[in-house]
Amino acid sequence: MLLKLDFAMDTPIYLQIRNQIVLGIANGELKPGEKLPPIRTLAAETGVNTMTVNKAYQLLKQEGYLITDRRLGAMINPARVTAQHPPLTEHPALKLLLSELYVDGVTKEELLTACNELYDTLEKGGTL
Amino acid sequence: MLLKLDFAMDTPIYLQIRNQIVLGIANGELKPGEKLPPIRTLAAETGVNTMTVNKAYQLLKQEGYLITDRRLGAMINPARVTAQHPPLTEHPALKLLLSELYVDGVTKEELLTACNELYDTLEKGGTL
Amino acid sequence: MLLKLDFAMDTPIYLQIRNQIVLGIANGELKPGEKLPPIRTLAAETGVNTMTVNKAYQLLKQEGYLITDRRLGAMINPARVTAQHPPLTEHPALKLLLSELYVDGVTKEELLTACNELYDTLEKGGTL
Amino acid sequence: MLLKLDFAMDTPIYLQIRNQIVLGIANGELKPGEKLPPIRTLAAETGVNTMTVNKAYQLLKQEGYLITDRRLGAMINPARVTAQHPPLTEHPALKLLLSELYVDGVTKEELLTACNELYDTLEKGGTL
DNA sequence: GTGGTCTAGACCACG
DNA sequence: GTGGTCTAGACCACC
Repeated sequence: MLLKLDFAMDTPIYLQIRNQIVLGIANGELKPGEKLPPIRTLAAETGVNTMTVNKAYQLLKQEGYLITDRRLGAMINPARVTAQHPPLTEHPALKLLLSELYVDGVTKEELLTACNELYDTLEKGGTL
Repeated sequence: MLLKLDFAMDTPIYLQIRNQIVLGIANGELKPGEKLPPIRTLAAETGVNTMTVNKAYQLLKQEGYLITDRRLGAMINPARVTAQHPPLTEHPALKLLLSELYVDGVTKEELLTACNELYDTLEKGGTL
Repeated sequence: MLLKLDFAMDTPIYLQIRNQIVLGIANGELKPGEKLPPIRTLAAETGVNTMTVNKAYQLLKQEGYLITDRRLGAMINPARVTAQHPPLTEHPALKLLLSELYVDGVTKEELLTACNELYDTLEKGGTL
Repeated sequence: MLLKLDFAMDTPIYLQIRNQIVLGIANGELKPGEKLPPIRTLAAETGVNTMTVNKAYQLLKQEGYLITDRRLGAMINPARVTAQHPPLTEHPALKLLLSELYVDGVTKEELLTACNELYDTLEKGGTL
């Protein structure tokens, strides 16, 4: 699992780390129960401060993606409680994203095809 | 077009304004060529600094959603050049969002159904 | 609202800050909607780092005691959703505390009297 | 006496052990004079480092809950000197806990009822 | 002026 | 060796 950070992007570094780990979990690169590198190691590898990595880990922990076993360090939560999601048609981020795509002229077919394809890739364990 | 802002949310106010206007355009509440309220008016109505509204308008203009005329003020761009979008399967926000939903246990069927429904609503001019 | 911190205590400083603010809310010294000092100010007054105060505020925000209005800074949450509390008889901290008191020979009468008195003080707006 | 430890909790393991033993004493599961398992045994059973169990035992000994005999190992203190407690209305943990409950909307009646019930359970030797 | 983010260190609690 | 806490700065986004 190699992280690629863009220090020029407006997305904060800790969020970039968080996002890439979520992506890693989704595409199977990071398996439930798998150990994550210690914050110091990850910080050294990526050239960011330990506090920044720490913040990303805290966020992931709070979201339930990650647990920190006091003996072993950080690992992917092997028993994640799949959050009770309200109906997807009320998901704010989904609504906004679809609105943007719609105004941009993306057709329903294009969208559904893309979603289908992305989901298939995830289920096969492929990398997005 | 009524804006609902949450000053306690982590999303910056200017982005909340921008997002709601984009939503309004998508669901037809704001039609191409329609005039938007002057910055000062909108600022007074929402209890926000004029600089903040200005920032939202600037962003919308830069994204092509809006055009401004010195004499008439701001209006929805009647001739928006639908941005050349790269293949949707490479859309970063879509990839991240789908990954989150996937890890949360949302099935492909649920997702496709929701997208279908949301798109239909948009095409009928309904409000998301 | 004056904070008294003990740097020698084993309770982390950020938690001491958090605890005293919760106490202040309970005894009415801090009223819903009241503005809290900016982190810099509080940091300077108490002689701790801004990051430490920030951490306390973040925790309070996460617990719903506090909101940060993007325009005005931090304030006591005026519309706190009183957390759905499970039956008090299953409250881990209460169970542990009562067990300690019980083993220490505190009688039921002593306990109930003390609770009664403390609650009355809170309801009258007195300081614990 | 079975210990249930959660390595992902923020409470340190040695404290979890200490707390559960205190709970066991209070509800009568561990009787005065009863022998506790040797450190190594308990460590092996729970998958914890012996140092950790040792730390818990040391803490319990220091608090007077436990006594250790070189030949017999650790046992529940049969003659615990019930610590001189200052007036309960000055107990810091009680004050904080009650404040949290008060702000959470717990009524005096709910609290007193719960305390009553918990104490009765303890006196009957029931498990909390 | 506000909170949010980040750095380059350091020390401590825990295991 | 792990994460948790803290410091003394600094810069930035937002308002």
